[in-house]
Amino acid sequence: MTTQTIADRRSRRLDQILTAAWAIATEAGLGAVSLHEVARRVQMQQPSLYGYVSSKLDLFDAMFAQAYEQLLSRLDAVPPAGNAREQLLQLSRTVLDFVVDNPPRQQLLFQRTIPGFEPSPASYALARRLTDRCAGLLAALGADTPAHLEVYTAVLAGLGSQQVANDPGGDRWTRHLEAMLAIFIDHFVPPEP
Amino acid sequence: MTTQTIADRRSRRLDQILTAAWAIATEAGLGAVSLHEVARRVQMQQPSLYGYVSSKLDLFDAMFAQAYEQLLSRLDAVPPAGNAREQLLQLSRTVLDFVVDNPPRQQLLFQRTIPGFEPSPASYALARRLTDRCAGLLAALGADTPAHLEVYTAVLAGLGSQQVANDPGGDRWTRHLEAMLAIFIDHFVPPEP
DNA sequence: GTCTATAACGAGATAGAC
DNA sequence: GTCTATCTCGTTATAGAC
Repeated sequence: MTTQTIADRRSRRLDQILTAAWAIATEAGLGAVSLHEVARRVQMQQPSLYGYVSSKLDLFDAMFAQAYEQLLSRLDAVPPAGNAREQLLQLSRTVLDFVVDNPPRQQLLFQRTIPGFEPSPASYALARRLTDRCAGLLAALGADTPAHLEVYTAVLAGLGSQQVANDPGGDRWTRHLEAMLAIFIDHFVPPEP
Repeated sequence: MTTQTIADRRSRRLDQILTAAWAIATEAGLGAVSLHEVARRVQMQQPSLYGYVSSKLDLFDAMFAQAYEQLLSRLDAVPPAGNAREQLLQLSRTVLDFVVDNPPRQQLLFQRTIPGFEPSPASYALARRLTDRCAGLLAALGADTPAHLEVYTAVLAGLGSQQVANDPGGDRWTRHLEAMLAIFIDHFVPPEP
């Protein structure tokens, strides 16, 4: 069947489009992404993009989904090592590095800053997979309430947000991850017997 | 002299312009603010705005400065009560409420998300006044290193960011402010003699 | 200080040929 | 699936009259 290779071509094209979109976001900000500029970079005419995305917000949704897929596969790349506490630390570091390394990711995945954008159910399911993973590790530590998850995500979001906004490229905030998680665990998590 | 009233008229006009800009941001997001829409709302022609702001980024700078002035005056409205710890708590609550009450404020004041925008020196000085105030209270608690300030701001930014992104209008994150500050102080601040 | 007029450009989206 | 052509609308910004 040629269907396979046709689907492959299609998906490679879509990949090019998403790569171009992320490049624009990296260079000029997420708000600077436009279909015209994306088309220019992938050497297509702008209307041709509508064969791959149905609107600009749909493009953002595809970017959202792709980023979560990348992040999740990055989490799966390293086999879980150590106890729940060490796994939570490693997961947190991976997520934090992921968004700080590329501020538009922080903006698209964790902040609601694009007028009109809301992830589709399919994309939101990917976001849930990350949340569930965090919740699972927290539960293994005995931190199994919504409040625990909220505080934990606030710590991660706070470090990422401040790092990106006030010291891009540096580590003035990310360096505090371990200390803050340790404090969080010590205070909120019941000691193991 | 009529100079006084002329300056007053001017400043009232500018106030109308900023009010309209904030209204747009509140309704449709900071990225949706345009000079045309502002002009429509204040019943002026769009080119006339250039008598008050010199560019769109200059408008954002004026919004930035105005918001910081409002926040600082809100902090001054209530006389400092209690010890440094209680004052820090009150200040934090005021700041957090201020940005959560109006998400574009969070975006403009504490996140770097508008392509090309950077506060002018004068506006940045206002931001510094807030930082200095926090640093002063932290120092009074014995938390006088940059690291202390970084962790403190991460806590505040994290709660605000998550609240605005995931539960606008609610309190799923802001309700944890007191608990998180207490933990922060207990862990980072040397106990008083 | 405010207006009209307009430049110069860009955006998102659709129609229809090939 | 990709193109050309085009619609429609928007934007920031400037020139110059009043």
